Order: sequence, then C-alpha cells, then structure tokens
Amino acid sequence: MLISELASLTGVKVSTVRFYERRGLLPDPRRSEDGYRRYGEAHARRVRFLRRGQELGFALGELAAVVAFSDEARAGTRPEVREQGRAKLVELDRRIADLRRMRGALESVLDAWVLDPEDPCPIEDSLAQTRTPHA
Amino acid sequence: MLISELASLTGVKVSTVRFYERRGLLPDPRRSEDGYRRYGEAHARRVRFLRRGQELGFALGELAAVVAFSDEARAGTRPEVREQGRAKLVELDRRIADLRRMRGALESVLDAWVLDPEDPCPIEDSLAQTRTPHA
DNA sequence: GTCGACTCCGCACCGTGGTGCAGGGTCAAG
DNA sequence: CTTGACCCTGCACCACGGTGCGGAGTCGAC
Repeated sequence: MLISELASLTGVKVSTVRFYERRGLLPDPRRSEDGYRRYGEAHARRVRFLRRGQELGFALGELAAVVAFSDEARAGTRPEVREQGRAKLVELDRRIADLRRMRGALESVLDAWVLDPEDPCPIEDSLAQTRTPHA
Repeated sequence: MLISELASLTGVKVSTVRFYERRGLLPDPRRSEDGYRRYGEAHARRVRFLRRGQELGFALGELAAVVAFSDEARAGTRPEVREQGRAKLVELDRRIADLRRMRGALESVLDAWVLDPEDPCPIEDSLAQTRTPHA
C-alpha cells in the first residue's frame, strides 16, 4: 500500500509516517519504480504499536528499544536483552500498580464526595510516596 | 521551606519548581519579607503528584485539570466536574488494561522465547487493535 | 565587609515529537 | 495535454516541558 493508505489505516498523518522512518522506528519500506514507498501489514502493526505505546506514556526512544528487543527475540536471545526485558516488566508492574491506586483514589472521591478541606487530596496522595528522587 | 529545599525534597530542579508555578500547576507560595518563596508540605505533595503523573504518561495540562478537579471536589461538586472525573476513570481503566496486555505479552516472550520469525511480534500485537483512529 | 551560597526576575535556549511548505515528479481521468 | 490527487526531498517551524544564564539582591559565617 501507499503511504497515505498506511497513514489513514493507522490514524496518523503522512508526515508522521515519514518522520518515524527518519527516526528508524519504522523499517524502510521497499520502493516501487517511481520511488513511492510501498508498505505491508507489518508496517501498519508497527505504527499502531508506536501510537498506542506513546499514549501509554512510553517515549519513542523506549519504544525503539522495545522494537529492537522484539527483533532480537526473533533473531537471537542474548542475555542482556533478556535483562532489559525483565526490567521493562518490573517497570510495567509499577506503572500498573500506580494507575490502579490513582484509579481507586479518583473513584472514592467520586463516590464519597465529601472531603475535609483540611485533608490532603486523596488523588494527589495516591501517587505521593517518595520514591527514588532519581538524581 | 525555601525553594531549593522543596526541589531536593521532591527530586526536581529549582528552575522546574518556578516553571510549574508559572504554568499555574503549583499554587503561588507565600513570600517572606525578602521576597523568597516559602513552601509547605502541600506544595511538596503537589510536585510529587505532578512528577509521578507525568511518569505515568499524563501531560501537564491533564494534571492541571485533575488538580483543578480535586480542588473543585473540596469546594463545590458541580456535575460537569463529576462527568470529567468519570471520563478520567474510563481512560484509566483503558490504560491499565492495555498495560496489562502489554505486560502479559512481554512476559510470554520472555518465557517462551521461541518465536516463529514469520509470526507478528506478540508485543507489538498486544496493542495493535484498531481503535478510534482519532481524526 | 566580603565570601559563598542562596534568592529573585526575565529571557533565551534545548530536546522531543511532530507538522507544513516549497519545489519538484507521477499518474489516471477527462 | 491539462487538472487533480497523489508522491518525493529538504528545510523551517511549532508546542511542550523544561534548563541555563545574566544581573541583581539577601543572608549567615568569618
């Protein structure tokens, strides 16, 4: 398929597809005689993955790493790659736990609806543990 | 406390604290005679919330809305505010579900570790449903 | 009273993730 | 053979979320 088809199929703009290609996030497609980019289903999957991953709060750089990792997975199986995968798993767990806590707090605010103005807001509180202040 | 104390307590830079203030994300602190900003625990809670929220993939603008919502909650209880809260809840559920799916996919890749190079990568696939292509 | 560490303000700059435009080519329909 | 809808490249620009710098004032210790 042509670039505009890929774009509309995945809900991104043509310029964004080319941007992903420049950044190496999307493998260079083959070109037809006229120089037009020709895409397949795998490209569409990749673009959807990138979009959704971003919505979930991953940076393009991270997604590039995941993508590289999954390529590695098919190719090789080097142990540091496994390590990275495990680390990502831990991070995902943390993220999920935080979102669940936040969700719970929001729901209880929505339900109970009576707050003492002197108390700290439970939504803010739900994420407020001091964690590694990371530098 | 002074700005640098707040900053180191919450793991952000002094310039970032001032930036949040400019953006209206952090309430203007009272000032001492010399014009220095004086912060309390509530400010620290707010900053931690903003940081963690960002890590979870919320934009500052969204967090500003949540913050405003939680302020509303204490103050008033207008029904459109409730609506927003409900909408946020749905979004959180969606996010959590996606992260769980992604986690599961990553784990199974890590466990099974044998992939047919012809199959689509399960990690990519875990997020690949065509959803509202949003404009 | 001057040193170092802090504060203030304003403004300019940076990386990330796109978006748009100029200037050009391709292609099918009328 | 022109018109419209596509495609190409390169470059400039945008919003977001900060970050740093200059120039100036403040504060505690020596």
